[in-house]
Amino acid sequence: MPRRSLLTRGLNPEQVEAVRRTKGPVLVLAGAGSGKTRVITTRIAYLIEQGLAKPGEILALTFTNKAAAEMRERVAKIIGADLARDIVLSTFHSFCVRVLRAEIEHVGYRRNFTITAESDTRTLLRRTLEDLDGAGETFDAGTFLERIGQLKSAGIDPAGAADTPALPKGAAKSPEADKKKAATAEKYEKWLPEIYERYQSALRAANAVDFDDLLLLTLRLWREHPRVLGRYQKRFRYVMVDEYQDTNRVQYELLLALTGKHRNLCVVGDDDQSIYSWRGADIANIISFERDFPEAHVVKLEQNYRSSETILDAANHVIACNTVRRPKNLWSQLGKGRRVDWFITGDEEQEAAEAAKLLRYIRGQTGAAYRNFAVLYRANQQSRPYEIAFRQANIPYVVVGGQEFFERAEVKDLIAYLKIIANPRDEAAFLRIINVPRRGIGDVTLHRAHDICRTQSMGLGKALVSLLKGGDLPRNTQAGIRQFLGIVNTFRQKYRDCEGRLASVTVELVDHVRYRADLFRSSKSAAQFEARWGNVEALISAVAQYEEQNERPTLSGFLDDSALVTNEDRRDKEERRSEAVTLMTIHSAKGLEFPYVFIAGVEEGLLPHEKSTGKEAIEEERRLFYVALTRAKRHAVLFESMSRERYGKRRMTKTSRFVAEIPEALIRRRIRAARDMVADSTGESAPKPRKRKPTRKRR
DNA sequence: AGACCCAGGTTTTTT
DNA sequence: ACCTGGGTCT
Repeated sequence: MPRRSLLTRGLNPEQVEAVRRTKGPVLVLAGAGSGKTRVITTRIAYLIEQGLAKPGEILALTFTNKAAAEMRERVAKIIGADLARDIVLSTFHSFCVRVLRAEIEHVGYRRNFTITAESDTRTLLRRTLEDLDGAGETFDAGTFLERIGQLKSAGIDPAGAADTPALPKGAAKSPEADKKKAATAEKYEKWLPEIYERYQSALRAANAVDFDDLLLLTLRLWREHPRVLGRYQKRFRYVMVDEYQDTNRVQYELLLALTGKHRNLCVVGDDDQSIYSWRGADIANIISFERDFPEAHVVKLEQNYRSSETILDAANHVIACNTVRRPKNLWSQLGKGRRVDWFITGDEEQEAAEAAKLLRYIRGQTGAAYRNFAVLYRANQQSRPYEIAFRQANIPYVVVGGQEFFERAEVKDLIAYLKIIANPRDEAAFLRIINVPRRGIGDVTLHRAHDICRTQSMGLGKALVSLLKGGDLPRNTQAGIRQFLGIVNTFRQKYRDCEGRLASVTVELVDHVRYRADLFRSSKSAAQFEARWGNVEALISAVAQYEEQNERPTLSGFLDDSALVTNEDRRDKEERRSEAVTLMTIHSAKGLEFPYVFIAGVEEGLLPHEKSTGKEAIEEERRLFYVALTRAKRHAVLFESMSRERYGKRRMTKTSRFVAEIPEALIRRRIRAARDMVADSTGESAPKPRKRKPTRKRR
């Protein structure tokens, strides 16, 4: 009999049910804006309050650092920061890093393993492929990487890759292209298991793991070492998962293993918001939860606390067109509100200009702040015209996305230094900086070293030493190698002895390799140099920050953080609260809300995207549109251009099929194009621009 | 090592 | 249109 709890005050009956149903598997189907985060945080607090679990016995998994941080903050508000600190609340990946840092030796890696960034993974694979070029083949690394990623998120190893068919790709345009593609695809499929295998051994030899490995190795660890698994099972008596619709096969298996004993697994998600299948998310995990957990309780949260009835109604009608989903009916009590507006303009410049105009108008009418607006789009390239128009109209904006801090060349260089210091075997890191700054160690030397690695199976470092011994290297190359090895050894020692004072050693390292001078030399302008050096300084302060925030800072710890953290996480609160319109992809808008949402480019080819063909893919695109609509609290506005420039060519467009799925009574069509452009498309509810040359030429 | 040119390809990207 | 990677030339 649970003690009386005040925690559930203000929750609706379904939310209360979700909070109090603590035993056994629970699936909370949480529609958009239904107070999902509130339920999870309250549930955590409830478990602790009722004495069902100590904070350290609760594991709550999210997909983003941001979500994890937000959740911890909200739990802390309820139960206090001290208790909240001990809850294991993190992303799947960080959780696995934690496990692996302690246990990875069981599965044949060393404790000081490094995490290979996605971009480095490419380089690594390319090098792997080079060895195969002897077979007279040239391959594109990206293609393999994508397939290997898919296999890995499905939990398939190289051996299993041979009998796994490729996912069907979109149809090619012509029969010849079709045939050619098929031939290429066949070739790739033939080589896939071999290449996957080699890629995996290269990582292994480098004592490095990629993102997928974090999950995969944890699963393997648990499967092969039941006693280790037993410890985790015993410790985590309650497991909760946010955004469950985004879990992939491996994550699902991890959950299954971890909760195998007590089965206290509570997953929260919304199949209608599953938009990451291309990253391996398996919608089957949520669709058929009860098949895997027959004793599961299902709680549906259908009251929406975010959007007006009109917006919700429109969104409901759209999503109802999907066939693969769990039926639900979201409702709202927030009043009818405004109709969805649908603006049709001539081209993308007009579209953005119109958006700017409307934004100003709404601001004038309502006094809404800039941060109450978001422009959402399918593809990043769509931000351009909006940026230009907003700049012209003096509207402050921030573009979410773009190049990640840790992907900048100078940052990667220094990270590579740190990696090679932390993990001497990290070959990718090695190759990246062995000749940065220039030390006269060129391709020839590296290839020779690489050959030694392969024939005598030793690490690059050792291979270089043996090359030195051979004595037939150019003198400056010899000096370069000695110098490089010296730096690495010296700093390995320094980092070991620094007692957590990582930042100051890092400053010393940057000084020692004369990185600043090298940046200056290779920069094309003073401004570029300043920007790059600024990044270096930012990295150093990131080290300093890490050092401050951790009780036992280690180099590996910092590297883990930097591998798992995104730009968005680094952005501080100040910045996030900033008074500006947000421009971002629909994908990155998931979980957010804005009073005014502008959806750009509701056109065939863009939303749904032309690359998404087939029923399943179209349904995912529809979910994307649904996610976009349900971000809006008060007013959703669609923008469509009658012509759009793509890949350098201006083409006429067609209205997105999804627009017609919104009942006419809920939407208002507004033409904002030159009259001669729309002469043949007025009157009907769905305008179909004929094949005509746009009147307005691009400038 | 760096400059230069051509070919290919363009989605989304929690970690 | 634009960027990237790869190859070749200087």
